[in-house]
Amino acid sequence: MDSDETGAASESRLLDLLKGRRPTINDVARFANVSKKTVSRVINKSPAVREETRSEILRIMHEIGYAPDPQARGLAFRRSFLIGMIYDNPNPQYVVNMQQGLLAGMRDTGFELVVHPCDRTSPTFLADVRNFVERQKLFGVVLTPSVSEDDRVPPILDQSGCAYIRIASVALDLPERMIISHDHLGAAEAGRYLAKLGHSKIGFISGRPSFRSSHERRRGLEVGLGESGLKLEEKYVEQGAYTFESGVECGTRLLSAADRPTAIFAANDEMAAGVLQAARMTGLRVPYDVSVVGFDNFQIAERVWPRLTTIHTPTTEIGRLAATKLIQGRGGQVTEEQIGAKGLPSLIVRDSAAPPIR
Amino acid sequence: MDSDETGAASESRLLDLLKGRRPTINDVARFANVSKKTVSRVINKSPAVREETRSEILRIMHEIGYAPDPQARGLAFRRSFLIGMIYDNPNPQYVVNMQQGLLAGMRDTGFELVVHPCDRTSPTFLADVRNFVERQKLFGVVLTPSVSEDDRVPPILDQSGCAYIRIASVALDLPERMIISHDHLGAAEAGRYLAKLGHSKIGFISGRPSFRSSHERRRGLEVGLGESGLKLEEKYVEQGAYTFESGVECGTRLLSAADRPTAIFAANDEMAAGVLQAARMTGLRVPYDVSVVGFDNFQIAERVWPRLTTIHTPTTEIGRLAATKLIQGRGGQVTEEQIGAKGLPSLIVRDSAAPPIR
DNA sequence: TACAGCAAGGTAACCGGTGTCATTTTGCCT
DNA sequence: AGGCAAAATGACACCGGTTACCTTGCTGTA
Repeated sequence: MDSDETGAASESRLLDLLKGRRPTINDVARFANVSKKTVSRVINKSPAVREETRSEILRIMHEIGYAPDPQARGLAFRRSFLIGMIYDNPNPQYVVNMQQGLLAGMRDTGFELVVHPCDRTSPTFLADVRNFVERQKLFGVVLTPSVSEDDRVPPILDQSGCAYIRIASVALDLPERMIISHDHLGAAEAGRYLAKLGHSKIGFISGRPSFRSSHERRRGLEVGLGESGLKLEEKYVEQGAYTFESGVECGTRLLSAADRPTAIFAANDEMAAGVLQAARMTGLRVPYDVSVVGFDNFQIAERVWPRLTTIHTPTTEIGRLAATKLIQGRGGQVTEEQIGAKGLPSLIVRDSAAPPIR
Repeated sequence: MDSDETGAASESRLLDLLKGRRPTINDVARFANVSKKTVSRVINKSPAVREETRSEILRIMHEIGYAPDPQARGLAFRRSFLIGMIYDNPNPQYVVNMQQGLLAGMRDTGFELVVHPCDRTSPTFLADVRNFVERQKLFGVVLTPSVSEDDRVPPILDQSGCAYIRIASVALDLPERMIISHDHLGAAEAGRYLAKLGHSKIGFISGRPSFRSSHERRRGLEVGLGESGLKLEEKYVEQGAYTFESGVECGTRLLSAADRPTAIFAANDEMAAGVLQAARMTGLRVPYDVSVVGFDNFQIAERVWPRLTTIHTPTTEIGRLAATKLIQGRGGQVTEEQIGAKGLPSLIVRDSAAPPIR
């Protein structure tokens, strides 16, 4: 923001008085001939400051390149200006996309992002989370699946006075504390698309059951197929784990069965890539012998062969919204309407799905 | 560490006195009948405390679940307990692996990781970095390629009293401020391997020239080939950009030339995956018609077909070392010897390279 | 004219630690 | 027992902000 001190010599008399020290609120107060409290009022945008005084103080702040110290401020506020991202999703692409979104939403707000991966199955999980938020007096945290789906976490955060946003595929909490990714809508699109292509024997590989999205994506598929009078048959359903390896295994089972499906919807791209692998090992050509559709539209979808037809999930956009919502608090304006279509999953057609061979 | 307050009722009389407040150094001092300064000495492991006093204070700290407030401590220290990761590497896998390594090295040290992606080509880049480290009074930062290779950054950090570790493929700074990934050694392995397989017409796709590793990986390849009396011919060299797309383009050019190479070494896995794509489009089978070797051994290497033979880079391990080194400061013991083989690149043989057809 | 009421700003204590330097204890020697 | 240096501890100011509460000066009103 204010980084004009890049100029060669200090052209400011005030700046000289500092003798190289970083300016504090006291310096500003001294130069402006007001008390530090008044400067504090300006920093905190209190209306109880005359416009004239305010602008003079702002001018001085700018001239000497003052910025309040978040530590001191936090100490007095009993709250830091840090936002934590707590996650247990092992997918690097998800993590990075989400971080990127959060950072975008935090830009120029003075907040910083502290990352905190964790293991939800660890016996110390809850204590870990508590320690993290309490010790750092975090302003807020963003919870992503599957941590976000753990109902033991919010009470701990409330107790610590730490705000939070849960990102999940369905509503699990008050609207102001949720960002919903509506995964089932995306999965329904996939089902609709496969039905439209003419498939009726459709396989499904689910994700880890501990992730709510696993069930949502299945439910969505069923809805999409249902619209064409199709049903998801249990014999075509395999339990995966959102990993490439599980995709290979489940794909192999589905494709080597006597009555194999003509299309497979995998609950994420990783597993869809695994199905591609399985098809190759089974001697089946995608999409001629079998169609494959993934979910997420992560980079891998474009890097495999054939390129995956998949459902795009706006992870980064969701992250941006989460950060905004968290920082604005309940005074904030982020509504479902504002999110709009940008926050919804959508079908991306590439090369891995085609009509079935008759 | 100390999270025994999970017990139902507070079994501690001291704890009751707190009435639910988080304990401060004053509480500890009061309960222990010492001054807060003595408690502070215990926190900071000062030797000037009688063993008896120390253990009594520690006991009380433990009983009431005391942990010093990093903000207050930081304010007094004029330094936060935050470590920044400054990076401009667009590869999610690299970012996540590095973060994971850094976090592993920071576990139980009381430090937290603040992530800070940036754009080195932005005109505000240096000001951004300065603001970040000064405002947060960062304890230290870890610089990864290619930010780590920018010599304008360290002076800014020094000026701000911020420690740093540069992670790069070659030495660019004092040993205590560097972790070297020795990329050329990995590339040499690749060259050696291809030579051993019998290839002599070897193509190379380089990375972004702004990344030092691009040149190191080329140099290494030349060394590896040189050991068998082979030379890297200029007509087989293509300038890539470390992206999948550039891999496709460069791969296509190399493979559609009249006198095409029988093997291609791409400077990272992304580009190698692109070459696989290019081979398919050119009608060439890998590894029968052309061998491909990548670099990094990121997840994608196992997800493409055929699975990539590549050079493993110990990104996470390097991150762990960087964090350790940063926190221990010059008093630390992290030496080249300790890093040992774990910190060195190594060849991973999979399915994308084979002897050339005669 | 007196005074309530409000706007604008100031004072002092405090947030939870650490630095500096003085003071008390301790152990040891004579 | 007395003396003394070294070890252990404490008092107090300070880090850079904020909160709670008070003062000042002005306006409007009875």
